[in-house]
Amino acid sequence: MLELAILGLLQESPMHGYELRKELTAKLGAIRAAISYGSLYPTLRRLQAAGWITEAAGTPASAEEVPALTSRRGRVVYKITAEGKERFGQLIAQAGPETYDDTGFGVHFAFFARTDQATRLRILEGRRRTIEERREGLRDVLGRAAERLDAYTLELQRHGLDACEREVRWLEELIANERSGRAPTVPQVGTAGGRREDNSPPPPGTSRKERP
Amino acid sequence: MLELAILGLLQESPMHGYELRKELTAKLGAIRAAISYGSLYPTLRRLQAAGWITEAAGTPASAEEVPALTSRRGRVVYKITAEGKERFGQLIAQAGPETYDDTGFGVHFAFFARTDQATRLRILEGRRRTIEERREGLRDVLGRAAERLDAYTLELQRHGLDACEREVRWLEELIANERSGRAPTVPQVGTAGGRREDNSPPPPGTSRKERP
DNA sequence: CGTGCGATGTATCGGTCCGATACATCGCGG
DNA sequence: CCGCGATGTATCGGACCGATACATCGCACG
Repeated sequence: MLELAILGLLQESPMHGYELRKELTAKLGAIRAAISYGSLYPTLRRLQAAGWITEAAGTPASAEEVPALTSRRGRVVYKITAEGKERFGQLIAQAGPETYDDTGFGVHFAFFARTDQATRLRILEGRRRTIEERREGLRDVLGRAAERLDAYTLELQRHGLDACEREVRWLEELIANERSGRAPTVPQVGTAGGRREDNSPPPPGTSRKERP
Repeated sequence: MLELAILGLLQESPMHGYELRKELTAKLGAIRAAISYGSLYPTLRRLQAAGWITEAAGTPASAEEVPALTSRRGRVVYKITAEGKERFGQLIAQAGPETYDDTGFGVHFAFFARTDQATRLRILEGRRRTIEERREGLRDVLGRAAERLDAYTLELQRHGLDACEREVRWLEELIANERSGRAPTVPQVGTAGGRREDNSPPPPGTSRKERP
């Protein structure tokens, strides 16, 4: 999951670890608290070893005006490679069971702007299925095993059930929107560098006309 | 977290692994999908090594009428020890940061019937604090960094924000209830075996009169 | 009558991710 | 001038998961 997220973010612009973590937190804040460095750095190493990313010599954004203050060590900037982009394309296109759990779904959804519509639909429907099953499980417990459980546990289940129902409704809306060929509200890609080369079709609706 | 959950469940009645997993799933279904055996069995081993639980020779519930069908191997039944109960008491009473994240809070909440009121209050307020911070983070992103993000990511944040607001309201209610000295609705412990010996005070409200 | 299949049941292995910790630099205010 | 908070990289042990393997039991279907 982290792999996918990193590849996705580096596709927008090269970054170093710290920056990456902040962007990750901003993008996935609704899903998970904050990515730990204990997973981030090893993953970066792994991705580099696999050849999906490389160290970029230059500073991350535009900072050539601060060339060499003392020694310039530390601050390892990573950029995605062509193989990395291909890898991202594979990961983002596949929809398995791990795509439907809370974290997996969240990460995939966060990169829906880079996912083609058919896959988006498959993922949304798979997620809905998953949540519906969870919902049924909770209803079962609340119905059949209610007297075995104390009031607090029951309250927890009720709250969970409520969240499930709400999410199913949310997904229904998204699916309907998706089928009608529109992104949720006002879509925009906003890929920083420009440079759109291989996969990842632009999102539907008002897509390619940035600043009309 | 698993440790706490296992100790809590075994306090109600002795069980073997498979059973434990089912009960765990029923009790924590609103929180996490299903506990993996890959964590359950090693944890059981760890708890046994620590002396918190022991293997019980007898069959789990009431099954003496099926004494020896062939050889009777497999089916390791665990029961909690006195030290285990003490350990559970410690774990359930402490409220740290890990008590406020999604999983930690869920597990603690599921055993609120065995938690004293002061601790319940502390945990609920800590959780509220945590969710409020997450909410503020999401609001920040939706306010300040909105134009940097695509419509899908934004939609994800909105949904997350909504969930936060809803949970804060839920917590407010629970806290108010708690302060007024009542359990959520109709409390009951329902400890199977009876046998209430050391810690874990009975829940407030209609507590000790089971079946009036 | 047997046989195969789904539920019950125990167990391990590799891998992902987290939390704590350590350490070094930079800019700023006191 | 010194400390402190932000920036920044990195490792280690541990918790938990997913896949996998394997063995038994009861029963439904041929």
